[in-house]
Amino acid sequence: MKNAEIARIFYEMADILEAQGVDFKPRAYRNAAMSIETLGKDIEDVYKKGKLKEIPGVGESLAMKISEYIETGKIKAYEKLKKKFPVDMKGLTSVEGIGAKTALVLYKKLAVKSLKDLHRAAKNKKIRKIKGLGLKTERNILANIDFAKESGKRIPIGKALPSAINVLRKLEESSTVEKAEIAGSLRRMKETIGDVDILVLSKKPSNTMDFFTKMKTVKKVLAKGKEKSAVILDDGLHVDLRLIPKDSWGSALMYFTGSKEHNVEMRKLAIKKGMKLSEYGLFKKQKMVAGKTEEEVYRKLGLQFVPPEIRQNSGEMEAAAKKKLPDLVELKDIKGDLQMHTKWSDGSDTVEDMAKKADELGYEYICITDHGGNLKIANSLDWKRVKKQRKEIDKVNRKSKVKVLQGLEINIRKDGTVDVPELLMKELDVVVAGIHANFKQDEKAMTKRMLKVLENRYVDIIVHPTCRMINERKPISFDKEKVFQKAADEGVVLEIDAQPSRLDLNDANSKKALGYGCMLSIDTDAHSAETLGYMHYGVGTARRAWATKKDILNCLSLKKMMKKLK
DNA sequence: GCCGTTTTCGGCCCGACTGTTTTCAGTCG
Repeated sequence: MKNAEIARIFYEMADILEAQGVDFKPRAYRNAAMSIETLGKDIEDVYKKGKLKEIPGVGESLAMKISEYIETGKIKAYEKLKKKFPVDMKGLTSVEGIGAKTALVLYKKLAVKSLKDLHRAAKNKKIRKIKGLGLKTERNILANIDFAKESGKRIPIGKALPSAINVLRKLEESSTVEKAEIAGSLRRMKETIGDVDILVLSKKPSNTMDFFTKMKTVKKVLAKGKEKSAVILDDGLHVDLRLIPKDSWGSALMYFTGSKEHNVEMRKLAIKKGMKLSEYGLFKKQKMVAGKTEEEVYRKLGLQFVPPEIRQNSGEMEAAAKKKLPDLVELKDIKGDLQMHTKWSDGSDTVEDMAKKADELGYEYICITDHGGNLKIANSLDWKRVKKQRKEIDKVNRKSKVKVLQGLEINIRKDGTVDVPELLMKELDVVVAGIHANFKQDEKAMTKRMLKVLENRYVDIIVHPTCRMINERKPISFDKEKVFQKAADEGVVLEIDAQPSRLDLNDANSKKALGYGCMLSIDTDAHSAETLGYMHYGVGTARRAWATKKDILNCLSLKKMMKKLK
């Protein structure tokens, strides 16, 4: 797919145009780049159908440029810009404090083209001599260049959320705090987080700031002010605390929750309706008309309340205006968990432990899916041990309120066959299959492999379908269209693995799968009773994908769920 | 360069902060 390449070129053209002081075009290029990035369709197909101009933000001129790229592999206007300013814009502007304009000044005056050049220029004390820049800028550059290399690493939500909640609880216990809430991408349940934003309403601002910066878990105080403080915790998490005036609580929460793109659309809508929206409130001719709560702001703009998870400017504004937002799945809708491991294979607790915890969570059923087959993963069960385990499960079922089902997590071989005989699969309540080796097959082979396993009449659920590990392993590549369509046709359920290191399918792929009519299940893949509690991460991902409870297999009662399975 | 419940022209999100100025441009979120 050429989507990413074309988007990158447009982003870069935007930077160069902006550096030259061109008005408005940069925004147009960026808008188009973002649409293309998140298109969900192969841009070459769109081109072939002659529908480039239907992409939001793409008009006459950009459609020509896209066509040119697809036909010839390059864009003349881009080559021309690049020749004039052969600068690594993306690299240079990744340094905090350097934008397109500064990058261009540095190129013109000091021939800085790359981060390396920039580092050298700063070390040689050249920056301070440039008009418009100065000593502080030079020092900033030196300080931020190293930081730029180290940062950019976003923290997985599984680490950020518990830590942030811990801070939130402490704040709530403090006598000076009336209200505290997590905002930012964490509230939107994004899979990785840059830093955490916490908003507070305080009776005694200076005491609250003292309390915050002196918490035991604070490693370093980055800034301490009247309205905003920033710290780094022992675990490396960067947390910002902001004091919010009572009357602006809702508009501030909305502003700091983002996403940025959602906020921009909200402000545009406000203007269209003769108002103005900022973090301080919604105003009509200087007069505040809303701001205390988010609900109020959305209502005054004629919108349904938009849940944080889908504030991504990917259709939620239009749906909210038509009052047609989906009723997103909630944690309380979950009636069971269909993937987990016990001591029988590589888990750390017993069947009974899992059932007990599931009862605490209010579930109706769980399915034990220890590893099966002959692959050498983690103490896989053979037929004999499956039968022994069944006896133990029966025993637990005699006294457990939660119905315990027996399944196996089996392996999808290189050719799409599975490594467990049909007669054994037939005896199980649920069969879940996943890829555990040969991740690097090319797209064609991998697609074939997936299509083949989807035809297997005993396979109910494909677990962690893309096998990605956040920040660690890239997803396997297969043709999403073909595979999702096939899964829908065959009635095979695709999983959102709720392990915060996986979240697989991710939000975008889940949304795509739903578009093809697939059913999803949200399972924890727990290897201990405790981690059955990871369900909310999966639910967050499903919500980001606009999933309702009708889309989720394990929101069904036991009876209906079993009927849905192959 | 795009776009339209301000529709083929004239707009295009908002406010804070920083470092450089001497009233503001650039950058960021």
